Amino acid sequence: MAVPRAAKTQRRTRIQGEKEELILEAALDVFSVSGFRGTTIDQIAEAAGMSKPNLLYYFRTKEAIHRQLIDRVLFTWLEPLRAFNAEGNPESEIRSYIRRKLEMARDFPRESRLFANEVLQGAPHIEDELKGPLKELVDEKAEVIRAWARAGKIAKCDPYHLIFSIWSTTQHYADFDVQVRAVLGQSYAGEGRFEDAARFLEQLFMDGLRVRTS
Amino acid sequence: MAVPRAAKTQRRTRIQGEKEELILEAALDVFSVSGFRGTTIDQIAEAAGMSKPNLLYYFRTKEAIHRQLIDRVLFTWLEPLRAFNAEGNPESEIRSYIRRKLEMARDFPRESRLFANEVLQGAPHIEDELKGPLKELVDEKAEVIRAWARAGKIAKCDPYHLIFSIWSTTQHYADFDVQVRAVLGQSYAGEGRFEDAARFLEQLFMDGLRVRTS
DNA sequence: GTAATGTTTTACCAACCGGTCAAATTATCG
DNA sequence: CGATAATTTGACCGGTTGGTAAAACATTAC
Repeated sequence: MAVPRAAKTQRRTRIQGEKEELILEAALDVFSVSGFRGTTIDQIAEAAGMSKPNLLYYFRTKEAIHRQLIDRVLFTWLEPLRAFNAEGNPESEIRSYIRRKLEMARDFPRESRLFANEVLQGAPHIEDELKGPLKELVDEKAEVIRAWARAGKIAKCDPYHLIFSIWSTTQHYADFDVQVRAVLGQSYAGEGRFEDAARFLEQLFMDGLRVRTS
Repeated sequence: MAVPRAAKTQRRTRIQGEKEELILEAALDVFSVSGFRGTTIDQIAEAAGMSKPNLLYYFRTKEAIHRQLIDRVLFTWLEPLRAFNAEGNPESEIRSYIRRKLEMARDFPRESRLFANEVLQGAPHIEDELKGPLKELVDEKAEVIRAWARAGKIAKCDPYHLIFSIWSTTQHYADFDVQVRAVLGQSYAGEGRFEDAARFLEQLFMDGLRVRTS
């Protein structure tokens, strides 16, 4: 007799781990393009190379898959911000934050789009996480930035909007990739656009934040 | 006998104009939140206060509604960029472009999200418009910016990434509104965040573009 | 081996979805 | 008014969707 699914967390088999990972990988592909409602279980199952009932043996509902993906993304997504170091050199901290966020947009575009889809649709599944852990982390780092400005190490500016603008400019290259490619044309079929973007953003933010002695 | 729908463009009645507008308004509400696939005709019909077959009397398919909305948005969305004037003062042209884009994010968030949803999902319905008219317009304005830089009127920078960063930072306040509100907290329940954002973005871009004489 | 447990498949269902049809109702115009 | 055209409705349809039940099959432990 099959173990009821509620007990699955007690004993994990080799196959369970493998298949669950396979499903999450496939689901990320589909969810990140089609959003939650636009994605069907069949699509995920096909992408994972298994039948729908088989998939539903590992995840009871479509929501369960989505929730697990969102939870993971939410965690890794904030990694660069967490690494933001109050003791470090302000300029290089901000510079490397921008660079790391841009690298994530390049290397994990599906994760970025999954998150964008979710927030765009009103963040129905993660409202609490946004208002809780996310807000607290941003509050903390905003205070760091504000302290740097007070100490005259960088130009005075609103730290929250600074963070928003770093998020938006970097994630743009993942979320609006189709548009970026369309506008830049075939000459940017490779990944040169990410290097150009890095140069541009670095200049933009660094010049804007440099303390003006005039 | 009812006029076949193909002939509708020939004679337009009062009711037709009113109802079509009503439907498009309702559809914008739903599409902008749920995306194309996530939206059902029933949802639009209910939001428009009519039955599904009644709605389908005015628009033959769900695609038809979506297409018309997208076409409208695409046009008005580029209005600020079109207004970009090569003969004007570089600094004030860029400054007012930023301001106008931010005003659009504030006043037409649904339109912004409709567009974002579409691009995020790979722009299946508007790929041609992106690669054609949009690219041409951006190419033209990018050349203007490049000329300004060559003439020493603004700092040298990649004009395409400059435009991308203006798009992303301004639209962020519409597309990621939930997140922005969550992070800023209740103190920003009103629209003060748009004024703060305007101040911040103006400083960021203007300082970054100002010609450095050092 | 064999029994217990874990995995996969086949068949299925009720709800929903986009869309049609024909009849009923309402507005327009002479 | 009456006729004609425009609008609205309810009943319906084939296909899809999220999810279930149960039996067949595979794996593991003894």
